[in-house]
Amino acid sequence: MTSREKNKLLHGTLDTLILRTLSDGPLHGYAVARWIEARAGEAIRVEEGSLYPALYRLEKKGLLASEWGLSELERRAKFYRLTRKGEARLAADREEWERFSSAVSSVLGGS
Amino acid sequence: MTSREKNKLLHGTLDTLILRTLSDGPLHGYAVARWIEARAGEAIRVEEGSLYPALYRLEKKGLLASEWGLSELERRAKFYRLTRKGEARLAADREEWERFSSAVSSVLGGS
DNA sequence: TCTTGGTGCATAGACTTTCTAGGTAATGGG
DNA sequence: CCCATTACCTAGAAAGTCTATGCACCAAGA
Repeated sequence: MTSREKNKLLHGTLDTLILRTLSDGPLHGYAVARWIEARAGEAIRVEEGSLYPALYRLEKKGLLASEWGLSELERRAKFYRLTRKGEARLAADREEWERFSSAVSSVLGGS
Repeated sequence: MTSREKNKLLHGTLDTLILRTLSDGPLHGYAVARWIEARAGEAIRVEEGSLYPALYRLEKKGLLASEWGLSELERRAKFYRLTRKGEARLAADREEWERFSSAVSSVLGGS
């Protein structure tokens, strides 16, 4: 009964959230998830099974570039940064989100 | 290259939009799609291949009930109405959308 | 010491939803 | 007579998320 997919609204949005997170500078994957959750405040859980495939996907598309390094705690971690293409995509995604979310809100509003 | 899925953001939202549309009173499926598109203004396309499966799904979950009748143009059409359960779901979905969309906006905002 | 929990990465498989691309049928206008 | 519109339906592909699991390391505490 309970849907297998907890956060179905996240569909298609996760990529954009990741791009935006990295627009402040490089971070490793795990930190990206923590950063998003901190700012989303309970409303969004970034599952690792969604996160890593998403990072891989974005890199494959040329929107991110990665490099191995060490985390703040001196552990092996893969750092991602936004490419030019990633920046452009983020800008486009932001506009699309704006258009879409206000469309949904205006449909839901009233009644 | 172009994603097969034009409106990936719609994921999980379509059901809610349908429920909301029917909260003003019964409509047949085709009209539901037109109503949503009219209010969304270009930002959302409701494809028939998404619409009808969604209606079927919602009815199977007991959120909608259907009945055959005649459209404004005197054609055979299936009219859907919200059940009690559907109303409750709509209320819950609205809150969830509110929480989610403001979370996303606050993550995207800044920088 | 042993165990627990946090950090950090990764992947397989299930599940859900959307889209494309067809199809049916009736009507009204050009 | 043809074609666009209305109105429904479905199969199959594509994409994304989740659960569950695994690995490895380290620190803290029982």
